[in-house]
Amino acid sequence: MTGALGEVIETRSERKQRTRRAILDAALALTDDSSLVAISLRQVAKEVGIVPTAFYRHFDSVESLGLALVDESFESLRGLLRDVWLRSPQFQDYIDGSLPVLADHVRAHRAHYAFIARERAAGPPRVREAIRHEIELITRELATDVARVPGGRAFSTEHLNLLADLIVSFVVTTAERLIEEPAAEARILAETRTQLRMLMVGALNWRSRR
Amino acid sequence: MTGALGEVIETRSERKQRTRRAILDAALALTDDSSLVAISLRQVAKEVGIVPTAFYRHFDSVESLGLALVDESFESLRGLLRDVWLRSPQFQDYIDGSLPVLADHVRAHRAHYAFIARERAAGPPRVREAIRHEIELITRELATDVARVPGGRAFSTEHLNLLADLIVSFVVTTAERLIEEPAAEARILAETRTQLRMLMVGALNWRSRR
DNA sequence: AGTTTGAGTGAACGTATGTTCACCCAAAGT
DNA sequence: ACTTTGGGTGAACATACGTTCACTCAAACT
Repeated sequence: MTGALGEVIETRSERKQRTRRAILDAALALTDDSSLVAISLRQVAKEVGIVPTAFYRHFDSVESLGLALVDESFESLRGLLRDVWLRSPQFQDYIDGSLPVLADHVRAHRAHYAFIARERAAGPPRVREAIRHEIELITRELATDVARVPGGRAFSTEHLNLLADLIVSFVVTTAERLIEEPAAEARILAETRTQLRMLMVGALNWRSRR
Repeated sequence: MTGALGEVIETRSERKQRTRRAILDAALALTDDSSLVAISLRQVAKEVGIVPTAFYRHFDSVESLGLALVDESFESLRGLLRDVWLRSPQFQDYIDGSLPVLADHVRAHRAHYAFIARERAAGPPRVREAIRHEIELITRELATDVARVPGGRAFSTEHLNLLADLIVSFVVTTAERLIEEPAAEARILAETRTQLRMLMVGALNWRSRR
């Protein structure tokens, strides 16, 4: 909508939403080569172009800003899971189909993945815990997905969870690598594909061992 | 050595060494629930009990302090590798023998492992790079170790490196978990043992697939 | 005995931090 | 038309920051 002189008219909540978005983006930009625990409220405010006090209208601390970023980052990540599962009807193609999807997601949501990688290990305690919890949920989702796959029923529930955890933690590692060395994407993907196959060969031969 | 009144006599370099040690320990203590990028030179100095300026007699920045901590942390880690290999003459027992050794090391050098886990993801850029490099070296060592194991020759050099990388990154993940949840050590070790076996079953069945 | 060296001191600097408060003023509600 | 609401302002605070500089004084060297 525009006013009589052509200027953009915003409702109150639209403007608030826009500033909030700007704060989140500024925080993502500032943590890109640092960490939440190392940036200041004032840096964020300066980056956004607001006065420090205005920050409090949106978040009551840098930590709660961090929790909001965890939320939206894992929204991205759930999108990844959805896309992966959608593209891999066959277990055989699961790996080959999934890795490019992972790479696309990491490229498209670079800031979010980098944020999670950093804060997972070094963020404020409550942020770390939130991330740990979200990853746990995703691992559970993956376990039920794998159970539906042909041959997946050979696993006990316990072992299903362990397999899912193995995959998730390795994928987390891969995402971290893609972020650290974006230029080496092709090599990283090729190596990871081989490694996941090693892992899968283990999984598929698991039943005979029990 | 003691003086006439019983007080401890220290040479100049002994005293310097002691203060340096105190600085390193103070930094480890302060980063335990934070990160190098979030602590200040003054905090470290206060923790040690020296005036901020005295810090510069030992390190010229918090970053170079970090590099020194990377060095001594990986000295601990190499000790782990040595102990693991020493205790596992049989490939079969490799996992069962190694995990308790890992747990012992993580417990004994908790601060070092926690430091690496944090700074690997969120430390100052040069510290991150130093850690990445050290992990790469250790992966190479592991690859040559695995090659000497019966059956290890079935792998191409390339695949050996990938397998070693797979193991190392998973062990890094495990160490991080042991640090985050020391109370759950028994459970974590049991789960990891099963997971490493899954991984190993894959590795041992790998040749037949090529 | 006399001199040099070097870890630790203490004051001072300009700057940045989180948080408080009273204030402004346009959109939203009446 | 008038009042309320609420995002954003700007000054002020006490505290913390990295770094400088001239200094002390005991160990080490000559």
